[in-house]
Amino acid sequence: MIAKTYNPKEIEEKWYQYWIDNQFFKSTPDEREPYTIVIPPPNVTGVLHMGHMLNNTIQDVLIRKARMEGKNACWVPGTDHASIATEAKVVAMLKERGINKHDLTRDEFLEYAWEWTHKYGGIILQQLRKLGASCDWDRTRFTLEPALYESVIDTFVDLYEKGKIYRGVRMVNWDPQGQTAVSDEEVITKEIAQKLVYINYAIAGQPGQHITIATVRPETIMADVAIAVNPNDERYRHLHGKKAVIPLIGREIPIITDDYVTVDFGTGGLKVTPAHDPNDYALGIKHNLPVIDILNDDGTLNEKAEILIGQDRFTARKAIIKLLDEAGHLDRTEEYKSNVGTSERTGAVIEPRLSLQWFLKMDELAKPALDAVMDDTVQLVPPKFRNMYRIWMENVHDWCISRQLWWGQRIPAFYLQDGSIVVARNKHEALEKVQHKRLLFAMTEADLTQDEDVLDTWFSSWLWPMSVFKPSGNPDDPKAGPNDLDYYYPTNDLVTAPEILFFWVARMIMAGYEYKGEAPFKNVYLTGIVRDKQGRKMSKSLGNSPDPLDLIEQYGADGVRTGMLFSSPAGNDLPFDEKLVEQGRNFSNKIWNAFRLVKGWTVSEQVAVNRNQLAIDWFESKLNETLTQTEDDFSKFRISDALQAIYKLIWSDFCSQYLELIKPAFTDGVAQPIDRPTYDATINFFERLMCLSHPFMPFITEEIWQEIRERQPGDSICVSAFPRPDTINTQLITGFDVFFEIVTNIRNIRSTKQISPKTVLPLTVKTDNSTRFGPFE
RNA sequence: GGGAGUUUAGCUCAGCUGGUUCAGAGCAUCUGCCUUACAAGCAGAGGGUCGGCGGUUCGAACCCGUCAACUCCCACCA
Repeated sequence: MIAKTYNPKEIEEKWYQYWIDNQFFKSTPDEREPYTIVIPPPNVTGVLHMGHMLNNTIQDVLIRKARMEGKNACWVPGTDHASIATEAKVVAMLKERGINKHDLTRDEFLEYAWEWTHKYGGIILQQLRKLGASCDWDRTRFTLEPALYESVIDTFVDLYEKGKIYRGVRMVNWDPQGQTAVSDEEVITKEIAQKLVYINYAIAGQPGQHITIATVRPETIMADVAIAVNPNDERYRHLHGKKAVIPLIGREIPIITDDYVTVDFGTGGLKVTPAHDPNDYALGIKHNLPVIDILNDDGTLNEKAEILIGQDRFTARKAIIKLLDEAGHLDRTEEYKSNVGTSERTGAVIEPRLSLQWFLKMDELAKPALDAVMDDTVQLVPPKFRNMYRIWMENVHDWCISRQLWWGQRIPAFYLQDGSIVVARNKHEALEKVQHKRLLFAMTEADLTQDEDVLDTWFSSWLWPMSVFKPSGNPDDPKAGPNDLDYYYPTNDLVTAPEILFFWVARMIMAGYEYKGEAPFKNVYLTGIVRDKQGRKMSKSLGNSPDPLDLIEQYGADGVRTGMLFSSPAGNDLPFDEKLVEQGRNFSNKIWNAFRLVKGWTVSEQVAVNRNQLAIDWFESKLNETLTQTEDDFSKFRISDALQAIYKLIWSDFCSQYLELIKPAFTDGVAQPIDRPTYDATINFFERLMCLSHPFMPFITEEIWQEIRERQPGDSICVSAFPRPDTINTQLITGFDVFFEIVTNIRNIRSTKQISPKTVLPLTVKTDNSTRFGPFE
């Protein structure tokens, strides 16, 4: 018996448990064609936000539809260890407990990190179940679990042996807060108002003379090694070959000439500080200048600065302006807006810094990944992202893959006491290599020291579509079978945010070609960013994001899902409004009530109302029309359009028109029975409509599908057949359009309250070209 | 500074290769209804020089040029 009022909460828990119990989401290789999606793994310590909701709803729609189409649908869930983000959280947690990270050993720290991971990890996956996500949960993977850790190490060793990984001193983006290097892609440039400080440098041996230099970083003057001017700049010609004196510390530095210096910017003079600026570093190499690094890892000044030692770089900046002023070296300051790099993870201002890091050569890896997208082997949806992708891939830089953190895969490089490097899967293999290749048989494992750094998180994520199909090595928890990679790879569709197109998508394609010879997926559906009504990105710090679980509580998972999809074409931002979710809930309610109506009818075997046949034929065509439409929409990933078509079909065509036409009348307060053929046809329509809607609204459609006919235990709409389009009688459809219009006109002309289409029936139909309907026989 | 995209009803967006779905949908608004499935609803109605200007064409929301506004990406100018 169906409840009078629609209560999503009751049916959600019931059916999700039922699906799990019956293992409908489970997938193992068989004869069927696979349809595979790997989840973009959320951060293990993350909490569900609106972006996840949109993203995972789309994936669930795709996977549920494929499952109903008889494909072997496999949606692999999992989480990412997110090294810098998680480590930052653990450090903060330790701080609260009064523990300083640096007082811990690596192993002690990792113990805390794992404790944290076990406590909070997987919360987000639990939340996805509330949304109805039909993942194969037995396959849940974690980027730092042993099998995946191993893949990462193997990949590192392999790429090293291929000569694609090297170690070198480079300018890297240093995050003084996270105290690690970050890749170029993790740096976000922000426009920040700064002070452009004009400083007078005295000329050595030329009393009274000086050269004025403009800089936004006066605290780095102690690291200056030269002053550069343009060789053609007449103003400074007399200074060529002279020396300038750094204010406050009095060190003499040469004045050099280089075309790089712009004559008409600032004063035309440039302080050269190789340790703290990438351009200056290049200039320093060109002119064979020394490097003086005055900063510590945490962004404070070190003893090489000679003054202001121990002060933070920003405190020192303020202090030095005062000191310069007092010493008479300050010419003036100007307000100035400039772009400053900040860390994506910690928000700290990035310090360009010279350091020894591991790099991956990208040029050869990028080539096939670029081609794949350009020739549509991998299709980006929408295609507008292709251009962006191309430009990035053509200008790709080597990837800094080492991070000065503990939470992550530790770089499998081992150092001998003489400083030479051996790369091997573990210490044991490293020793073997040393002994056999270098004939150093006296060497023991104790003589080898492993690199302290870990690998960039993306260096594990880029293997995700392959590594999730690797057996776990644990017989009690197999997760994947030995043939799974061959069966499921390449996957079909990837659904993710455009922000990580380069971080992740491009690199997965690279890894795919490098290790499997083909791309890891065929289509990449790029979702938009969920924004609030004012167009701001939803974020925790702004506090403008509703809690998705509250929304589900209030409107039901089906309502939230449809609400999110109502207005989110691929690649377009989704301006989120709770009204959309309300509309989704109202839609569920409408379906619920329509079902109550139909279920309330009594069926008469005797009475046959022939005119209903016309309505049946009409709706059959209407249904097929929409099925054709949605099929096309799905093939183009126009998920939103498909949903809207279904919404209209159910609300307007089925409820407002069809049901009103065939609805039995009341006589003397008693409902008339409905004839058997009409009833059967209606039940059949309803069932097909539920199947069509199921990918979008899994819970309510299951509830109704179970009630609409006798079902056996273990039956479920989620494994029933997705409706296929059949022939459309366009004549009938246009005829009915005319008919409905006539009915409306009659209503308007008579301004009568109660003229329903039903009251103007029966209608006549001529099947020739002059089809006519309505009361005008 | 370089590049890409967007601009259609109050809002969010469709509108395919120029012409019989070319000016559309949903929401919102307004009017009338608590009518025996549903007020989380029903029945209607109003709303747009398709960003501006110019061009191509028999014909332009659609193609071309140009200007404007907004968004995003990339970039080392101190």
